[in-house]
Amino acid sequence: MRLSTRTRYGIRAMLELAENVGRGPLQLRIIARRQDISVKYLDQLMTILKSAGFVRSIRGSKGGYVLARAPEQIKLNDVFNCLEGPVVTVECTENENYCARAADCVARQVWTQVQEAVMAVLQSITFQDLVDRTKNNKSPDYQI
Amino acid sequence: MRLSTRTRYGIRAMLELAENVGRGPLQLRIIARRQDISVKYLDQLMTILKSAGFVRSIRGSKGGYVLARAPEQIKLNDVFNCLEGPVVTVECTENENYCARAADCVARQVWTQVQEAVMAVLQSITFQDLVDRTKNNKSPDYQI
DNA sequence: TAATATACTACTAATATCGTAGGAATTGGG
DNA sequence: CCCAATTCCTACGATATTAGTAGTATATTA
Ligand code: FES
Ligand code: FES
Repeated sequence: MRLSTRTRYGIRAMLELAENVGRGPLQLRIIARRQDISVKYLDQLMTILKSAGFVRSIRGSKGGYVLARAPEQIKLNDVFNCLEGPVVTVECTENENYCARAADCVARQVWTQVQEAVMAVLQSITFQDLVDRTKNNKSPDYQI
Repeated sequence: MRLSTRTRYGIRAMLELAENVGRGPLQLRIIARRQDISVKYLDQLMTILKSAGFVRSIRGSKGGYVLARAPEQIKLNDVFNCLEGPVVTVECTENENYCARAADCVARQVWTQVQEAVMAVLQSITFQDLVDRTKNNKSPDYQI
């Protein structure tokens, strides 16, 4: 149950874009440098995020990436699902027919519980929330 | 974030032992047949569970495995940890020094939240709970 | 001693992860 | 028009992990 770098990098890249909203396109090169990720690898991740409709790209000079939707409309769960795949994949939670006695199986119930707990957290957080959290972290003056 | 068969099989094997408490040792062969797992593979899993102190083994004829502790004293979280490794491993949640700006990083905060959610579920369930659930599933007469 | 179990070690096929590499296509600016 | 910057696309490879298989040694009971 370890997260892939794909997911971790992808979400951090999305966060960079969320923080850059309103300032035009952000280049791979910049994101990669700020987040310490290989440009070429990030390149591939952005392709995934693009085809999933989370980001838009502007080609050519002065191009880059922007979020396709407002940061408050993108839940972490969506992006997670896109990069990491369905949360906690145990075949039988998705497909009743996978195991013979799925209806009674308590193990399956447990994995469903875990799955729902993870999804609840990720669904409750948007990228705007993360941007706000970052601001709070960076300006402790505003805290009591 | 997909569970390994190691974890899934291991927990199901532990559940078999929990259901067998008080009836002497249970053989690999039996567990493997009931849970549809390769005997030899299960063999290795039991070695892990044994060295972690969750089960005891009785060698030789009429031997087998028993739980090392009472089912109500073994939390799912313990066994999970032993088989799957630390819940949601993102290095920086464990090791502050892994990422440079770990203190401020909101991504890290998210993974910590997810981690805690999973652990909360797994820590709230013991093998005795699972045994009870199984009974309820198998005798719906007792339900209102 | 024979049958039944666990214990231990080694090997393997398949798959996924985490990149690296190179070049094609597109765009903006001089 | 040309150049630099940038995304787009495809292929490759090294490494690690997973999910077993296989064979043999050791212990126990009857
Ligand atoms: S239903 Fe799939 S493990 Fe029980
Ligand atoms: S601290 Fe590790 S990803 Fe931010």
